[in-house]
Amino acid sequence: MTAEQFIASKASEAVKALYNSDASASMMQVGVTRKDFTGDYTLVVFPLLKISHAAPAATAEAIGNWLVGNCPEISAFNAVQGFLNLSLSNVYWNNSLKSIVSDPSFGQLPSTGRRVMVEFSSPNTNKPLHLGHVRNNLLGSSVSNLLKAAGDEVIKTTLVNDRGVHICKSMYAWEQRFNGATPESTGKKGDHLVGDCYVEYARMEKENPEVLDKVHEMLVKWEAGDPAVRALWKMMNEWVFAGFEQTYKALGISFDKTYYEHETYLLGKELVQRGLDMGVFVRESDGSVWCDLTEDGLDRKLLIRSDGTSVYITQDLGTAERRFSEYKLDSHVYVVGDEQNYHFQVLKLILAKLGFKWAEQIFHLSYGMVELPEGKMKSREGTVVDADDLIQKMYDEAKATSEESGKLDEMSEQEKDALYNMIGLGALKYFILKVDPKKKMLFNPKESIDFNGNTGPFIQYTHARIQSILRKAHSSFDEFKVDPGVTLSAKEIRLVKIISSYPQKISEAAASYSPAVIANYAYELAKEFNQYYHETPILKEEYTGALQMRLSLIELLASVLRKATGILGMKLPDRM
RNA sequence: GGUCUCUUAGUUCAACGGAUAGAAUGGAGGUUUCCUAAACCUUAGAUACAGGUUCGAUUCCUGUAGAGACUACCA
Repeated sequence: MTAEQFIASKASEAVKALYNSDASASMMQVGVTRKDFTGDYTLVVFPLLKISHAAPAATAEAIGNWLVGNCPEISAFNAVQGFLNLSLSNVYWNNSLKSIVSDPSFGQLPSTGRRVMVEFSSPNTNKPLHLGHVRNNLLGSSVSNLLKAAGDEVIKTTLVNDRGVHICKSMYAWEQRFNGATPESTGKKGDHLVGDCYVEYARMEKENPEVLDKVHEMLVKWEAGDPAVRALWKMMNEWVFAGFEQTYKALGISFDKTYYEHETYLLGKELVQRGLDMGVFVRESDGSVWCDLTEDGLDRKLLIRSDGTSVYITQDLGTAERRFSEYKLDSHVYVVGDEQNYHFQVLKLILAKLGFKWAEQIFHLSYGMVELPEGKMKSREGTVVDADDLIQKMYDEAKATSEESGKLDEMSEQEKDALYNMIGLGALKYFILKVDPKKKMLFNPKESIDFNGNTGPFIQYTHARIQSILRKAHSSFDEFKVDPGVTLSAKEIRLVKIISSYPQKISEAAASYSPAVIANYAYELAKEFNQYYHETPILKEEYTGALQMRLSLIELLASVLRKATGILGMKLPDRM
């Protein structure tokens, strides 16, 4: 039970005893006391005035008196207007710290029994990954970690868009203009080489729009299984996959199951027939099939073209149905940009019309675009921030900053390399994940991602500091313990308070699919520690009881930092 | 045109309808005989505008202004 829940339940008892009335859960508003006031937690009494029939101050006073008189854990109170500030006793905090320290699975919530599929990344195989994909990948991966921590069983998946006109464009350009160039012959990463083809195609089409007909011919041949076209397609796709794999590895991203569009693009056609039989779809005289959504305030949606071929949403209907039935999913999260809000609205609506109850268990994690100071990234204008370049740049920055500090002289080259990677990626991941997914975010390539202040390296540095203290302390102690009588300082209580709220943060973050909640939490904890570090010399403490309590506290703090940032996909170094 | 989203210090981000709107960065000024100065401390600086709902509104509702997304027999 969290401290807030504890206080809410005690306050309910107080209301019952004082006013002989039951307060609903929504009336018990408990929050952490603001810094400028005395107390640990605050009960907002305004909602209780209906029951007490008394002034706010008098009600707060009465409840405060009852709580202090009847609960040994509550040591003091003060009432400011309608706010009842309560202080918890040292015994409470001491016990609280001890019980968290002895719980190895602290932060892992009990199983919900839910099985959730999370689809993210889902790249096109005609160009390399850019910063927008990086946000998608980091969000998807991190939300997966988050849901696991919140007790869900998670299946990470991706749907590779490896067929279609856009792929044929790259293929056509390669055939016409690249003289058999390969990743080996050019020394280029496969996805970048294919990306160059795509850019070249755009130029070709501008010179001569008729090349588009050639591309369509190619697509028709691909669909007919033409051996030469298929071979070219396979070869170029493999270049791209190899390139993506490298980028995923650098980012620390993985999937449990990969779908390829060339295997799934025909799915959904049976569902269309089913919809026709049910009378929720209609077939026009030209053969095209539509779903009328005008009653739901939307337009009519095309499902089958007049030539009998399916469209994007047809496939999505089919894959959703297949996944829910194959994996017996309780929920499916799609990490897709907010430009596709309409698409997912339509998708859910149509699935519901087809009678699938699980349609409402589909959640579109709609995230905002990453924008540059001059607006959206546009590949044609060369303003795209390439993922591989960015990762390399972060590494270089980390290296430069580390070398400048000159603290790493005893490390091997290999260790240094791993550390620069850790710091560079930590900065990048934190930078992206600390922003609420729903909001669009801005990236300015001219100002590189910071290593000072509210950043990933700040948290990493905090961890390294703690590890440094613990290394020194371990020359005196094998392990640390919390003696019952030891008194915690105000700052230490504050640290315990923040640490103990971690499980609650997990469920909050999971409920809103927002790793940003965890990122901000980790920062707050790290910041609080750094203040503590400056005002309290830990190793100088002469009283062993207090020393051990502090060491337990910071060891716990370091582990919570690792857990929280682990959800963000970050690693924390022991020295930096 | 229609549907939806957004607007908070110079800048980038916070704030279940709760107290005096928090951080970071940049600006100004400080802290290394002391567990790592990638840190810490002090200081100035913001809710686009106008109404409404209520004990209380950055948050909910309406309108105005500005920004963006979607509105393909593309994916």
